[in-house]
Amino acid sequence: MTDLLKATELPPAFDPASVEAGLYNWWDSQGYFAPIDDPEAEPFVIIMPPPNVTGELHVGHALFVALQDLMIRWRRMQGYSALWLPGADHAGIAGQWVVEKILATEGLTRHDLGRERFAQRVWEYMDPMRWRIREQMMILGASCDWSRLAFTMDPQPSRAVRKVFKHLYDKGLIYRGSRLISWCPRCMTALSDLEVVHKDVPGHLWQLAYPVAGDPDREIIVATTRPETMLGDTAVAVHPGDARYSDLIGKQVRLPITNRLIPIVADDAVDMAFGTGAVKVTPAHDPNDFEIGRRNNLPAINIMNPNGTINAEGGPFEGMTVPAARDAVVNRLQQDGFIRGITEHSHPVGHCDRCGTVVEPLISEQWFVKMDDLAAPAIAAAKDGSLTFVPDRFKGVYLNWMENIHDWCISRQLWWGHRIPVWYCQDCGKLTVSEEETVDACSYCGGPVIQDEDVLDTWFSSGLWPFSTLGWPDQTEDLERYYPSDVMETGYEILFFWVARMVFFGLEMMGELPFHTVYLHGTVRDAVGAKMSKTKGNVLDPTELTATYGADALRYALLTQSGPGQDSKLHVGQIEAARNFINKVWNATRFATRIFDETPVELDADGPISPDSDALVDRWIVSRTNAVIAETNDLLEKFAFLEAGRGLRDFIWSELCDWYIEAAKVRLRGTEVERRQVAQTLAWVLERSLRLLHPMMPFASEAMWQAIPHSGESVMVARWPRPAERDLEAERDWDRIMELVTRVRNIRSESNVEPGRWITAAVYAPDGRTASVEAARRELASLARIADDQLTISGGDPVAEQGDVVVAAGDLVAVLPLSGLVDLAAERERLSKELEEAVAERGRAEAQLGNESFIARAPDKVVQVQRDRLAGALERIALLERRLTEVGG
RNA sequence: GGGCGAUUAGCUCAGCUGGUCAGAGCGCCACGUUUACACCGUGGAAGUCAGAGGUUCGAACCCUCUAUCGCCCACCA
Repeated sequence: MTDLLKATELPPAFDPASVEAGLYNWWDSQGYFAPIDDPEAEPFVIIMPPPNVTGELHVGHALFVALQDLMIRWRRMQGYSALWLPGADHAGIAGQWVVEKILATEGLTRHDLGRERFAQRVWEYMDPMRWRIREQMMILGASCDWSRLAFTMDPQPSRAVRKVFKHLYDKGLIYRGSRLISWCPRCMTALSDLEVVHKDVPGHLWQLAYPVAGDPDREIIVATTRPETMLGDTAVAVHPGDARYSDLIGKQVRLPITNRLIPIVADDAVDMAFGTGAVKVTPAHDPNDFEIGRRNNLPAINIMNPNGTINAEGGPFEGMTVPAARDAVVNRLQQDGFIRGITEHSHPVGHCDRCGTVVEPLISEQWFVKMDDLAAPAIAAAKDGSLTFVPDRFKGVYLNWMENIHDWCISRQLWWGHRIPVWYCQDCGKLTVSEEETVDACSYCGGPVIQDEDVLDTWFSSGLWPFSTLGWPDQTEDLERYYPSDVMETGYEILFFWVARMVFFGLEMMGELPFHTVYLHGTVRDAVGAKMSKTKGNVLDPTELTATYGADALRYALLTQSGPGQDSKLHVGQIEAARNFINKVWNATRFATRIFDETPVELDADGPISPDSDALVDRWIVSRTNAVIAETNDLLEKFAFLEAGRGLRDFIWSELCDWYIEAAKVRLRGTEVERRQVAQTLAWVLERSLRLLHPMMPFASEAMWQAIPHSGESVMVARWPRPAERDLEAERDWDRIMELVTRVRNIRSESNVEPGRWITAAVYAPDGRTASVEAARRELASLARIADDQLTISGGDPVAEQGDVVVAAGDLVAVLPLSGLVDLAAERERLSKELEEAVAERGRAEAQLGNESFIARAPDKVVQVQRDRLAGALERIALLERRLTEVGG
């Protein structure tokens, strides 16, 4: 490893391919990814949201890797026993769907293969995908513990599924029953509410006339968006208080086409104001109607086959698809004269989340989880603050869902997933529920049994993930040590699907929240803000991006792109900018290595020892480094990763590179002692900076860290920096120098002084402060391109000739004899402009200070700021006015 | 029908509990090769903080309303 990156061997430009190659495997081989095996160390645990084993990773995955790996690496460096537990999900419907599509290309359906062989095919497809996912995560630098890689279909998590099922069944929280559920005719399975997405689609509202039985003069008009369901109508409902229909309640109507007699019932759910105030009731195919039917003891007639076509109950329409049946029914009603009106009407229609097919509500025998008892503690946890959300607003979203939760339909008519652990006795008919994988005999009578055909919703097993991955139901050491986890980091789009379910399962099964913090990231969109999708072809492939720019650049770009819960638009330009930043640090490191090659750096067990240089610029950068260490840590504690990343870039680029290194070049030309001071300071600052950077850009930071003086084997396991006291005096003094340099450069540029020309300057500081300027004399001269022997520093009032340019920076004034270089008229203009600004400034400060309420109510600190402003403005005005007269303005 | 988010420089976004003249990156303009870096340096231009009211000594930030875009939830047939 260390041979790979000798100090002098850093290539001139950061090349991700050569930097990242091998590094990951080296880390892995050193055992760094496993949590440290020290019972004294506090654990820090993140359970990785298991990617579906159905496809390649996309940038969304890269985002979660960046976020979770950042937290893990940071905590690991802090000395926590950091466990990041990776996994993969079998993806239920989605998984089955993918394989069915492949079969279709061979002209086969799963039925051609039969259940066993089909499941085998899915396994064959899924198994290699797990390793592909792992490989892609490795490319991204994910420092998770691969020895604990879990898969939802593995034996242990599968046993956990059965155990939980049995527990809930025994407790009466899982039940089987005929309920109105959402059915996907394409997938031919029941769905949970969450798997149904509602979209507004344009349609019609038909008004149908149902003749009142025994009264040829009367008919009742009902409104419907789904006329074909009239084949299954078993009543007409009106509001009990609706005077228009009160005399008809209890009578019957003759249903057109089928000629069945159905009752007119009264029900509060009917809205008198909508349509005609009378509603047809189809309990088997509408959630509302199902409830009305239940309240009024109405029969339910199922008119649909599992594939969505009309069944024998539909008489002449049998075998038609829903749209076809709708047209046919409307035609027939039209012919028979039962249509009383058609209006345009757009309404929400449920679609299968997975395949997009229109979902049919129908009555079916399914397994459900009773939610009320499970939701209550999950609600309490969020309310009492033991469960927190980042960003906080998702707490409300979570609570709103939990508080309005419906029972969860968990059975799926699929062949891929966890079989429902229920066996039906052929003899006594009783159910055996077991956590064993196979059951041979009825637990009541010993008779032969048949297992339930259905499988569980994939989210059922996902919901157990925080403990099923740790060995539960066995009381393993892992479970003891690492449950509960700390942070659940995932996308907000699966807050209900997954996060909410982990919460109530964790509370129910473990008696403890599975995590204390939920961090939700947003969706990574394309450059114009569209959601990435394969069909749109706007998907950015992380492997391609990492090949070009490196994993570090991709990660840094994603981290600094947007905050929690906020969607982001990813441009290649952002990744380029991140790469450029890495390149900048890279080159600063290269520069530094040259110095370290010549000048030794003192090390102790914690790397370069803290420099004790008395040079102003050294004191300044050390103080700034301490400030950044403190800030970065605070921001990470607050999950403000974006701000932390930007803060580090600003510090390294603007302060370390642009100022410190440039200033340090002066003293590198100086004495041996000075060179040592610079080397020690630079080594310390850079080494600490790379540690801070490491959680965000693991590969490049490691490569650079290896190339500079350090202690220990890897930056990955170096101690997270702790801030020391700041040197505010040095910070203030050097700030003034920087400002003066900038002002002089500005004059030079505006006056078209050749960039290479060394000029003369007299710098005036307030009496008593000349020493602090003197302390940075050579840096000041060099950075502002003032000839060292032509620079005078003194106290007292500035003295200037007519052709001189005078610039002020805070309480420092520089007089630059640029006669011949500066056009007097231009100089007058510049001075007038500055004077104007200074006068405006004075005006603002005076206005503030003249306001009695401000003086009375604003904090002293704020008032003092205004006083200082005013004083500064007055000084500048005096100086500028004097200069203006001197230059004849 | 409820709820949430966004609206700040040409573009992408910061701006923590209200307190100097609003910040960064990219882009733009001018100049530039000096012990690392042109994936760079130096200097610069660029914003009615969506709009309208209000609270306050003071508002990009707090309150009310409005507009545009987006998302989530919802059984009005």
